[in-house]
Amino acid sequence: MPELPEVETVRLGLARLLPGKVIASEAHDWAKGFMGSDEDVRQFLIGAKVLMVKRRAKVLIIELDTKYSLIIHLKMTGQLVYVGKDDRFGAGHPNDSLVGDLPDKSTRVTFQFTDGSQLFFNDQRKFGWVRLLPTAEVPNIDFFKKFGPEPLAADFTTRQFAERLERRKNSTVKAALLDQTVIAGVGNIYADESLWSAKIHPQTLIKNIGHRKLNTLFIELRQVLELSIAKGGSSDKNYVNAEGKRGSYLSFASVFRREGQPCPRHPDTMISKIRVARRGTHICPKCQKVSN
DNA sequence: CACTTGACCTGTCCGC
DNA sequence: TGCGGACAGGTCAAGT
Repeated sequence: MPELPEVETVRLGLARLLPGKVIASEAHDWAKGFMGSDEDVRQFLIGAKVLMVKRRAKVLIIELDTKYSLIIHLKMTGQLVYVGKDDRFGAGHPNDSLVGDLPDKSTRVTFQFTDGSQLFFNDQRKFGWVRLLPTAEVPNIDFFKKFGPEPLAADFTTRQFAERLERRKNSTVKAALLDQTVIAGVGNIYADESLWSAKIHPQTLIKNIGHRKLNTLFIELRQVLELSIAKGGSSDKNYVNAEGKRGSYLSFASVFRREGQPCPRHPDTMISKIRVARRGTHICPKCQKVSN
């Protein structure tokens, strides 16, 4: 479930840890999880130096000095964990990591750096992937071209947000928020949280939401995403940052995974869990009413 | 074109 | 205790 704030948290960690490191070797146990020919690996990955780490939507980009990049999607249970030469993980270790010794049984790809440090791509459910591509081709990948704007970009306006959502007038607002071609980076957690904040029922069709409400949704969405980045993201089950540590946003969440608990606005009303856009969806029945 | 559904996976939890 | 089935949710391909 890494969404924008989780991927951004990983990026911040890797951007501090990786630049300047030189890749000594790469190994993967699962062909679908690593896309890149042996030839490209030999020529453009082994011996390459990390320049910088970027993010677009929920995708990480590790730029190398060979004009190639590693593109990484964590999907639902992916982790990218850095282990320094003398780092020890697991309970009782001073770094308080959530992950144990690595590699473990969920490790799909291992990168060794020449200084003895390592980067592990773990993915319990094998939905995620790593791809080695020429840096110049990255923006031309199909899904990169289709991504909508970054919700936190300074030049992304309320008006643009409303216009893009309105292209999906017959969709439920939740489905539209989850559509990466409308806006990039929102997943189930932040869709539910921002809709609660804006007092909009997730089932409401876009065409039945006025401009004012869409403006409110935009403002609340940005606030929710920013707060989560500040808290290091949401750790429900698998998510950890580049150092193997959890994020704390879920303890600040209003509705996500809080079914049966009181709504922060209405202590007499319990959060309920319904299904919208085929996803588990959390709402306060009192402040979020459908108006279709 | 707009929108919905199935498939990809594994671990966990629930009811029998 | 074991076992089948539902569920978790990001995204693409295929279907309506």
